[in-house]
Amino acid sequence: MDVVDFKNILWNYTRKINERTNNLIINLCEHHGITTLQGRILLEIQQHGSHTIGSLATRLHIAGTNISTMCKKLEGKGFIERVRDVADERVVKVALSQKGIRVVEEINKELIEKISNAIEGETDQSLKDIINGLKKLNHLLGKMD
Amino acid sequence: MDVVDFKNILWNYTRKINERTNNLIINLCEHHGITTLQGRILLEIQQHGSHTIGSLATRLHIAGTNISTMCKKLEGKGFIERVRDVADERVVKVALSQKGIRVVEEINKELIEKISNAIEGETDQSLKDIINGLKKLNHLLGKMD
DNA sequence: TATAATGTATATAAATCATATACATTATAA
DNA sequence: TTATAATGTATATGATTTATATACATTATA
Repeated sequence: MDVVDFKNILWNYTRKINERTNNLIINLCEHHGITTLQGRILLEIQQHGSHTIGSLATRLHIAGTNISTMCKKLEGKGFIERVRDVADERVVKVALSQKGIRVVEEINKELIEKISNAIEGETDQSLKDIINGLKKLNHLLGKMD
Repeated sequence: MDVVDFKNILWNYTRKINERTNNLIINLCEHHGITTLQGRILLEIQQHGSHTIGSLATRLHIAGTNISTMCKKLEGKGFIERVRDVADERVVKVALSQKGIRVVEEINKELIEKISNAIEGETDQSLKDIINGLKKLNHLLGKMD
């Protein structure tokens, strides 16, 4: 396959997919009065169980200084709870509050419902094709750094 | 396939791919002293041949008012030329300057080179799998709006 | 114990994006 | 033809995200 063709096809699809996933996330989040960054942080805390400011920063590829500010804000909004680690008082542990747990659950539920509706009628092979393609693309991109 | 599993795998891969493509673009652009938005505008003008402020805004899903400001800036930097349409004086046509053409060509060349190196050793089928997966995913996302 | 490293906080600035408003030009309706 | 609406762009302003510099307390190391 011609490299230029491959590049163009790749460029166009990733652009469109980017737009659509971003819109999806924006809608889900603003539906609950939070921004996408705030949503990403809440989802990451839920997935990982608990986090520190630093581990969140590493995971999300965002400067710890900004995560610190955002978590203060999320605490102010009542979505998370911040607690100093007793073993190492430099560390701040963050966890979802009841309100935070509820929001993440609802966002997840809505996302699953949307995906459920979308894959209605799709074959199992089709879904595997998608995952397989993404896996290979991710691997390819890993070689470009 | 289980919907929740599919959602999680999808979420993780698209997140990683997003990060990696973004980093790729950021590097290519800042290597030429422009931001990603500026790069997107220049690449879009080149691909489309020519554009107006409005058509650029529609294509990039960015408010025309912001494209207007960015194009003024890109004109100031010498990357594009802005000309009032004689047939309809409300319209501003934008085109790449010689400097703009050069930058886009270099960015494209670097991108193609990176992709060339990355797909070295990959089978043709593997590339087709990637495109096929992206195509199906894009179609799926289209059903979620 | 002095110094370095670590983790977080605060302040500030740039980039992107959204919104409100204004204005000239063009299209439409009466 | 004239009044009104629609269109395309410009300007200003604010919010969000991201980057950077600095500071400070705590912990680790020489």
